[in-house]
Amino acid sequence: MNYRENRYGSAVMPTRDTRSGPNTGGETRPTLAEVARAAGVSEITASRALRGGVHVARATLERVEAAALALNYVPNRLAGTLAGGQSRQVAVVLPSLSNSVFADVLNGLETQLEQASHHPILGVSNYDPLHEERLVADLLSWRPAGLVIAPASSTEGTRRMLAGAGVPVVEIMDIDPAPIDMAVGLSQHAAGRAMAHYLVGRGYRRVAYVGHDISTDPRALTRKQGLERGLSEAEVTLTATVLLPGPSSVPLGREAVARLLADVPPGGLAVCFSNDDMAVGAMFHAMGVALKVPDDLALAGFNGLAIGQALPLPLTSVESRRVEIGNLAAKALLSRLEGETVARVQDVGFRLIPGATT
Amino acid sequence: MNYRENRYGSAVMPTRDTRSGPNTGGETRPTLAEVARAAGVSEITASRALRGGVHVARATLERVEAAALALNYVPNRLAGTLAGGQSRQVAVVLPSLSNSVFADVLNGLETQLEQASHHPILGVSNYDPLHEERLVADLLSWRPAGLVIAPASSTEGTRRMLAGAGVPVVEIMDIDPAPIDMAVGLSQHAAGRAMAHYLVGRGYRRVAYVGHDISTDPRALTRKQGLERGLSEAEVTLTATVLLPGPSSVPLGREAVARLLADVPPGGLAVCFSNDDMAVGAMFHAMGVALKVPDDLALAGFNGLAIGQALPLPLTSVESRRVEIGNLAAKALLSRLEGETVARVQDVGFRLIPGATT
DNA sequence: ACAAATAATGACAGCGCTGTCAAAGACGTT
DNA sequence: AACGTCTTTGACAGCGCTGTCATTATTTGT
Repeated sequence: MNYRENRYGSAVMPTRDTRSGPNTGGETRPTLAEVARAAGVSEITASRALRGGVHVARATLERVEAAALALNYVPNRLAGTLAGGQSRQVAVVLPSLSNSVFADVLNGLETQLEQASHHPILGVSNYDPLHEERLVADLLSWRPAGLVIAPASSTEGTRRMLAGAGVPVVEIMDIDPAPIDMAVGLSQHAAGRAMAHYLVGRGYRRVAYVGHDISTDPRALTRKQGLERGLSEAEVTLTATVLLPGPSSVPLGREAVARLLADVPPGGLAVCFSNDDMAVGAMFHAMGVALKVPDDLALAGFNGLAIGQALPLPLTSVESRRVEIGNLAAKALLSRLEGETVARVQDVGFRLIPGATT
Repeated sequence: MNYRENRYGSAVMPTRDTRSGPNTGGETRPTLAEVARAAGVSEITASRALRGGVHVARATLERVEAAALALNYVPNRLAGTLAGGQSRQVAVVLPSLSNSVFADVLNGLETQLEQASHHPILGVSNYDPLHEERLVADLLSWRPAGLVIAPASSTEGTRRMLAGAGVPVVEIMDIDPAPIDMAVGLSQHAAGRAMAHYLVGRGYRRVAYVGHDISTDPRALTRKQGLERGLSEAEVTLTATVLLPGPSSVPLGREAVARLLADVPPGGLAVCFSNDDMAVGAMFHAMGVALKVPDDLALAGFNGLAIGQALPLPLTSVESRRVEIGNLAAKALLSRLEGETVARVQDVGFRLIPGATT
């Protein structure tokens, strides 16, 4: 069933058009000079007054503020930054937004940045290294105060740009590779390995891996390697691997596990997923075909998403502190801008969540 | 179980510190003037060459490009914009990022903007009107080429700023209120009403509403009003309403429905949720207490999220075209910047998904 | 071959703001 | 009363780039 405005009616005409809407007009915004004139002071005094009022007499300050208010003055930060101020914009490059993981990170970043009146300029690379490179170049041309990036297997060119950016750079999510400048995250390898140890400890000897297209997601790949490493330490090897193209999602997990089970018999099988949403999809599939979890099929996710924990059977997973990564990355950046000393690598750690699905 | 880097080891020392990292150095970036000098042309010719090369001889163009490459030149768009160019930054104000709905919208926005080499500067209001007002002022001070906002019951001040911004403004998600400039979205009221009609058509006469804190979310409120309106047209009134503080989420829905059922007996009861994730939580609760859906308890969500459709029983919901809203909003903005005529209100419509939960 | 058009280049000023340095006034001290 | 100190204000230049207009080289038409 499809509905449009005109079927279900409302107070608004759907398709009027506008060329000279209210916001196409050419009225020019007031400048600092006009505020200064209105307040009867010099431009620079007005500037100082509006920036916290250091070295400005109380009376003057009030006069300038009143003038600014009356004229509806909005400072032009382009000019301000160009003239010598700190930028107060932070470039943020993420590989994806369809995974709630990065929405969480962005959320954490934005929250902290905003407290310092900074704002993220966003770029999404879709896990494409060349795209990422172009993005970094583009964003850097705005001369941001710093840059935060969750790298998508970056090119040499990207790394060179970041190293020469002249501003603080925070690489987030994984702390295994040596950072260009700073890194905030967790050891993805260790997380994968921890899961392996846990599963082995629970007695599983048949373990399969199911993931979205891992070739472009370096962190998912590292986790898988950690998993295999951990398994190999108990002389277990992966029984099977299923990789499906496209970003991780509930339906994808559902489909992937169906394919897996076409080849591999359940019964004491544990399946590790690249992300919790995939695992939830698998759980739904199991419900659909009346497979008992965990007896017939054990499931383990990654990221500790809310949805996994809200399942009737809480999902075994590894909690990654995504919002905290965003928070810490922003704080690290801001601290460096204040000239403070900041740890080069910050490990937020992770937590293995022993759910009821294993 | 908690793991840190040092427990599970890796190649990186956790806490080295850095003050004069690679990116604190004071090396100054090359300017256009230096590129011009290196290429043996005037500044303005270099400028033209690097911007598409109109009115520049082929040979000159190549020389300038080579020089720029050699010097690792990154243009300074602050200066460029200040000197008269279009900004190529678009302010984006969203009420939340913890709801995947806005991550989707942002995704759509970013995709389209990027195709035109534009970038979003992001602000998140957390549904706080005063916060939103400050954000709009802050973002406008970057002189963006335009602004996209999913309003959080905006203040008069916010509306004034938007109306006087001097750039295109797109209000997204709801098209019921009269737009300041342009609007892209759907009629939230009609969506709620459509759901009411559907439920009535399915024979339900006892309908409850379960939502997150709706007082700050104007669109959820409008949907609820639409629902009530639609029900009233069949002389049905809401049996009960449960509102829980905090953003919508799976666990919250689970808890909310538990509370509802403490007061209201199931059996032919249909529950409408403010969002699909809430409804999924309710579904999980029902599984936990062995309530049969839809016989004992019918569930209807909103937004048509992937998770709802991946449930063993697909969730009845209303599909909102979030990514498309983002896409269209960006396109509308960009078209206006090209001087084209754009529909003042664009209705992306919605689709009622008749699932198996009703 | 010469005027007229076109293509290619450059000089200049200025976008709106802030850092630096200098000056002027207010105040207290000996 | 002369001096130093602190507070408050301003003049000036310049951040790096682009729009405008002017100038010079190159082509075309007849």
